[in-house]
Formats: sequence, structure tokens, C-alpha cells
Amino acid sequence: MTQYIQVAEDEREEPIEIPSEEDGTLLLTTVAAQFPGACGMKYRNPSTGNLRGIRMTDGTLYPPDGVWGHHVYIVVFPKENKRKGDDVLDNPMAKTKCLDNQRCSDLIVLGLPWKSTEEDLKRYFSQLGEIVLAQVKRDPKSGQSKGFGFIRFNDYEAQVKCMSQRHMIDGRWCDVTIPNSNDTFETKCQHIKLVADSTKLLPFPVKQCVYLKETIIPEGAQQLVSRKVFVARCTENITADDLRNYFSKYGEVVDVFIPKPFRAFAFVTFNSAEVARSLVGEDHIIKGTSVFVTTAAPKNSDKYGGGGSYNKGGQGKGSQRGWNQQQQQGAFGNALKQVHPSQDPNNIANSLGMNFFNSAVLAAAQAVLTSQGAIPPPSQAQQAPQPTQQQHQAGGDAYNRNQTYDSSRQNSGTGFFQGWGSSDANSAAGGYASWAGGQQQGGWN
DNA sequence: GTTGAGCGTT
Repeated sequence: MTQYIQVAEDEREEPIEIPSEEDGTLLLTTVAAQFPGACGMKYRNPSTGNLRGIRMTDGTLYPPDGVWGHHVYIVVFPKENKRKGDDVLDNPMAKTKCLDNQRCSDLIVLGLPWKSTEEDLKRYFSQLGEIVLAQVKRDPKSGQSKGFGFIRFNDYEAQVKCMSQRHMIDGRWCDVTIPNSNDTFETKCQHIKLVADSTKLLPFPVKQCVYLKETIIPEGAQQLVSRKVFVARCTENITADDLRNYFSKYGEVVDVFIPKPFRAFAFVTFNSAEVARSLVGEDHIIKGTSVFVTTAAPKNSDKYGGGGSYNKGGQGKGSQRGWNQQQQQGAFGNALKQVHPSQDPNNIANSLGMNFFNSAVLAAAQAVLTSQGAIPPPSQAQQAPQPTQQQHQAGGDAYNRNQTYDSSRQNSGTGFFQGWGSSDANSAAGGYASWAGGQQQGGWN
């Protein structure tokens, strides 16, 4: 029969009574329902004064010597959550408060049970704060879950708390991180600290940066953002009117462009670059879909050809490869080293556990360094070719019109580098070029 | 009906 067991987060805390199963065992999920992130239990053995662990297999906790008795059981959390001394993890919020930007972003939930649904996600994560997005990604044909999903909190504090712990959802441990951050759970907690301390690591002062999805873009590069933004991850049911209506709350929308046939992205143009800039890097939820706003690449440039700005950033080996390629190409990598001779930029990126050196950031940093005279602009030999006149007349954006889904996906990890001095035919066709040289007055609209 | 590292139809 069900009995109620006294469980507390700490010996000093007031216990909560938690119901056992019919057979007298206690499910970890039941514990985690009251103590999100819990991974086990222990109690103080009155005869020895020592703490004793509770046996657990497959998420089921067994009473010591067959009976729960009247002990107050203490919840055990993963070691990574242990709070001790003056470590930053003692109070992650205190450290993250020094970040410029505390907006919520979409979070990826990894390791979901196949059976978990949007409702399960919402129910579970609502314990930590108001959930404004819960998605399980599925195979479109079979509807089968891919085992991951996305959530978004309304409150940044809930987001930080959520990311600082693991989650037992329907019997599996799941991790929550910033999408594409390449964080493991182990690096993630460190990450909070490192971001806070990153002034020492970054080649530009962190106070001059804004945080966009944990990506840092130097202030000087922000002016390269035009009045037009690129809206990624659109779904087919989002109309131009939907976009116009939605984004009008931020400023006057002067144009909306949705490529046809459907390409899962759109362009929204404001009458103010300031408004456009303020939206870059943000996720927005339109008709239940999370779209991502990023800079619209210039469709052509008088000097350097069309440019690509955003890609998904280096993932795993991708970012490594990107940097190596950068080193081969020399200019920017060497400049960065000159600026910060003590730090290997690749190590910085790795230690921060984030997409610091993704293409958009590199382009932005490169633009700043170029404007400071630290590195030369790309040479004529390194230019991507101009789009043809025919492509100009086609309107929209010449680069995207020339890409198939597959080829653009293949390019996505290294888009920037391909434009930066690559003579590779694919990139030439892609029309990628860097933003460096500050040609924002030409080609931007 | 299987699976278990990843990353949202640019």
C-alpha cells in the first residue's frame, strides 16, 4: 500500500511527504517531481550518525532493510550540482547577472524518451517556471520522436536553473542546453563561470559585447546589421501577414519577403536598423513555431560580392575544422593571436563550450579587426565572384536561389571560411564573402 | 515493432 515518506532537500529543510508505490518502493521520478534534478536519496543512520545511501535500480528506490520508517530522507543531486565554498556554482545567478543580456532563448532537451510528448515536456519543465514553448522533434513520416525537443521559459532565472541541472523525464536522464552550444553537462556548469570570466579570454572587452544566444559579437560589428533581418525556421503556415503582424510590435515593418517555393525562411525589413539590430540573435515564437532572427546577408556588395552571415556554427569537429582552415588562411587567426598572444583562440572557444568561433562571430570580429587596421581586408584574389546580372534582376537573394537544400546544409559548418579566401568552386557558387571592410553602405537594404 | 548521439526542412 502507499505510504508517505518524509523527504527534504537538506537536513535543515522542512520535509515533504512523498508517496511510495503500492509495493513500498519509491520511484525516483516521484522524488524528482518535488525535487527537480534529484538523482537519489540518503538518510542519516541514527545508530552511527553516518549518512547512508538508498539503493536504487532503474529509477526505483528501495527502503533500507525493507521499511522506510520515520527517517527524514535527504535528496541527492548530481555531483555537478553540488554547491560548495565560494565556487561560482554556489550561486549561478549571481554570476550570470553580470551578463549584459538575460533574455531567454530556446533550449534543446536531449535524451528524451521516445514516448515523451510535448505535454510531458511542458508538465515537467513547468515545475521550474512558466513554459512558453515545448516541442518534441519527430520524424515527419512516422511521427516517431527523435529523442530531443525544444523548450523555452518565460523567465531567465528559470532557464539558468534548468540548465544547471539534469532532468529525469519519464525514466531517462535528459540534458538541457543552449542549442548548438556543444556543451556537455560537465562543461555547461563551468561555462557559466567562464562566460563571466571571459573578459580575460576574449580578444575584445566583454563589456563592449552583447550576448546573442551565448554568442558574443563585438559592438563595433553590430552596425553592420541592416534594416533587414533573416527569419530562419519558418514553417509553411506562417504567412507574410503573420510576420508583418508579429514584428510590427517592434517597429514599422516596411517589407516582408517569403521565397517561393517554400524555403523555411523569410526576410523582414524594418524602417529602422536599430529595430532590426535589436532582434538579431533572438528566437521568436510565431503561431507556435520558434523562428530565429539573424542578420540578412547583403545580397551583393560593390566590393566583395554577396555575403553569408549566419550559419549553424561549428558543431564538434566542424568548429575545429573551421579554425584550422582559418589558421591556414592566416590573416585573421594571426591577427587574433597578435591581439591575444597568450591564448589559442581554439582553446578559448573550447573552454567556453560555445559557438564563439562560428562564422557570424568570426565575420563580426574580423570586421572589427579590419576596421582597426589589425588585419587587411580580403584581397582581390580571395573574393567570391559577383552574382551575375541575371541573378540581381531575379531579386530576393541570389545566393540562396542558387543553393539546393543539400548543398547549403553541407556548407553550413564552414560557410564563413569558404568565403574567406577559399577558391573552392562550391563556395564561389555560394557567393559567400566576409563582411569585413565595412561595406555595409553598399548592398544592404 | 528497433535506436540513444545529436541540434530546429536557410
